[in-house]
Amino acid sequence: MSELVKILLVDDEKDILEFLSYNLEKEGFQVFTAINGKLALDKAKQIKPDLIILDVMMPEMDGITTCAEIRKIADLDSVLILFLTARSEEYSELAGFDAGADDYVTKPIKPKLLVSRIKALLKRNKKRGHSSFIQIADITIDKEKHKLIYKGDEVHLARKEFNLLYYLMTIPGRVFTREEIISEIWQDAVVGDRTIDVHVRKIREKIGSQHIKTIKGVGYKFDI
Amino acid sequence: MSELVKILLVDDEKDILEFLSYNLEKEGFQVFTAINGKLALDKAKQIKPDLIILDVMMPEMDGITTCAEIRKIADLDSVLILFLTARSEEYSELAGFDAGADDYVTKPIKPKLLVSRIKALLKRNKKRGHSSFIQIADITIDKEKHKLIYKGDEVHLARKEFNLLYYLMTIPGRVFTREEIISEIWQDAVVGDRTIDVHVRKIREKIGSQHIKTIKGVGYKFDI
DNA sequence: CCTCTATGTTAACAAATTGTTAAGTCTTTT
DNA sequence: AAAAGACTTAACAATTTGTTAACATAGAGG
Repeated sequence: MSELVKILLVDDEKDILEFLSYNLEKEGFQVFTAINGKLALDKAKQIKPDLIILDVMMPEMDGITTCAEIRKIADLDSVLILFLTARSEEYSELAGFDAGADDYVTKPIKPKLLVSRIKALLKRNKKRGHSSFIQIADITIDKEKHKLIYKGDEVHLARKEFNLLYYLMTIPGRVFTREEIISEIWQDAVVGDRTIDVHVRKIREKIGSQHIKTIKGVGYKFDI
Repeated sequence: MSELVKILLVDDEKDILEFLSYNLEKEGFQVFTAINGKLALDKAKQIKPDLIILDVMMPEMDGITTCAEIRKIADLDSVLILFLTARSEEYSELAGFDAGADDYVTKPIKPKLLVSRIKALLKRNKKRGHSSFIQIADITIDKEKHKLIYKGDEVHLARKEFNLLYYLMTIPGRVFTREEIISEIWQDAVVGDRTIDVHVRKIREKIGSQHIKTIKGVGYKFDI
């Protein structure tokens, strides 16, 4: 995922747009704005934001309708949507979730709270949506299918071997320490010092030793 | 980041609190405890811990609810949360992540494993925004990848050599005294007088001696 | 130009880390 | 239940890295 998170703010009150823009930009988000639902749809198609913040009460096209329209656009079906509602409009919570909202925040808006909710949303989303398919050089690895293809042929790796290779391949070039590897692969066990080495050896047996490099005293890395 | 890492332990069983406190304090963490979710919220607001360890199963307010409440507190939105779950409660992994957990460890708890997971979490968190990549003149050094490129070619440096060069390159032109270098690279080990020189020599062997300059009676510096 | 001291160099040795193998245990499949 | 496969470990080998001692050299200040 690109580091820069794009947020589209939709509200009919310019003061609020300005106030929220300021607070979100301060947090490092890239902020776009729209003054009504129709413009929001157009902008959303163009910029493909990661998150859309919608005021429920707007003239012309209200937030819930806008949200429903957004969900119809194939390109945007995974965008996160967060509603802003006045405390009194309790109904909108339900209607909003029905229309496909991911979260809502009541007015008056506390910037710190909004930011923390946004971060929680993005974080949750990242966990679900991450692709499980990596293709580097002569190796293709697919976590969902538990399938490894090396130089065009399918190669079988045992589970631990597979997870270890996959983990290293998530960030090619980056050195993972033994500690990191153990905490990732052996979530609920304490294993001896040589265990990682043995698994690495078995992986190397199957895909050659050109990719998995040992950095003595530091850890292992997957190199192209 | 402040050197002292604060951890808030939340569990309804005093034995576990004691057992974990002991093990975590031994590792140099500053440990606070709470016996239920409500007290945990209060303490968390006061001490602003770096990490909260929550038992999922607790009377009154369970771990997941507590976690969700914590995430609503703007002040605490960046706190790390780690769950303790019984092995059987598999569902809690998902529910926990949804509520905003960063990691979870299953009971029975193995202190060594817990500590390594905690360290991994803290490390991961620390990394954000901390670029480990320096590029000066004909040298590129990348700490995360443990990779040094000199005049376009990758050159291997052993760990101490690498750390030493990286340290000098963090502030090019600045002279680092032998004392500073030793306290950075050797933490609290005691090494002889010529050790630094030998490492410097080995680095110079690999990247030439134009960059690392000796300031007699003062120390070494990396110059462009 | 001499002396003194800090630094450079080398090679030997010590220590740390990783690689390899085979055997034993645990899991899953048939 | 047997067989096959997966996982871990211990023991030892191999390799790399780190440190030191001993001596060489350079350069500042007299």
